[in-house]
Amino acid sequence: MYKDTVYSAFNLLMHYPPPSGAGQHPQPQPPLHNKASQPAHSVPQLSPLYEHFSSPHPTPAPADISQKQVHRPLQTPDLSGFYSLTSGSMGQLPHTVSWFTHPSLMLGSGVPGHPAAIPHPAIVPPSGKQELQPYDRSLKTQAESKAEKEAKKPTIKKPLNAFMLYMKEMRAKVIAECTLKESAAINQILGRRWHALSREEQAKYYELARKERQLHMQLYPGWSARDNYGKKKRRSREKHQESNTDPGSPKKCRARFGLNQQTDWCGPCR
DNA sequence: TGTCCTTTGAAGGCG
DNA sequence: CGCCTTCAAAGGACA
Repeated sequence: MYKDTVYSAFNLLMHYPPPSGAGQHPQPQPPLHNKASQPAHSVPQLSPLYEHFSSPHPTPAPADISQKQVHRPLQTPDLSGFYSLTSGSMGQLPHTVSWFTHPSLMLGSGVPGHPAAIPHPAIVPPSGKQELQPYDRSLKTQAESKAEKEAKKPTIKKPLNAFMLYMKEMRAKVIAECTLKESAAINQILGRRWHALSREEQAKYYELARKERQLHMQLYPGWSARDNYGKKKRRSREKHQESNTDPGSPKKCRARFGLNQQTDWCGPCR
């Protein structure tokens, strides 16, 4: 609710123009599951880091260039160019999915030049809840909030992968169609639908996810997925492993049958 | 109140 | 290199 409002505000504030032709003419998508063949995107006026990403000559996968960067302040000086550029890819997707609909893509310190700094939704308190907003905090004393800040170190969430982006977009549709609310059941449906998508359709989400990872790396150069390990309390190892042997999961079943994890649908689990 | 379920993909660690 | 584990989202179910 609040997030949607903020994202809409961002859309209005950023009023990013699509890069020339990007919205109207989706770029040809690379063959899926082949990072090396992903197209190098021409991204002028970006930070050196992103220029490295987009260099047409070396084409490392994002993971290859995730060398630990020197920590920089969270507030990236000026990413407006980046946003206006990368948002161009959004022309390939319904605008319900945009950089601004995903928390980890929000600016850390608010819109540059905007008086009301909006916190980066990728940064959440350890509770995982993001709902406590500035006007709520104003009810507390400064000393209290200061102590709270120090006690609770914020968590930077992982960037969403392609399937997560797809889920985020399609969840509401599935809920409406199937009148389901339970996420586990919805996710099963979404998993099947994901596999039913064409390569071209999936490629849009892979490309979005790739850009999201790049932006995440630029916003949080020193961040590692490992940072969030152990922050969720999980079931005992034994039980977890037991569930991993469950042949009912398409992913696990594909692994068992030696099928391509991303392209081959596991027949027995259909 | 906190964890589990359920999905796919990314990333890190280990042998 | 391949395998395993964890975590991203989501919200109902359950302890």
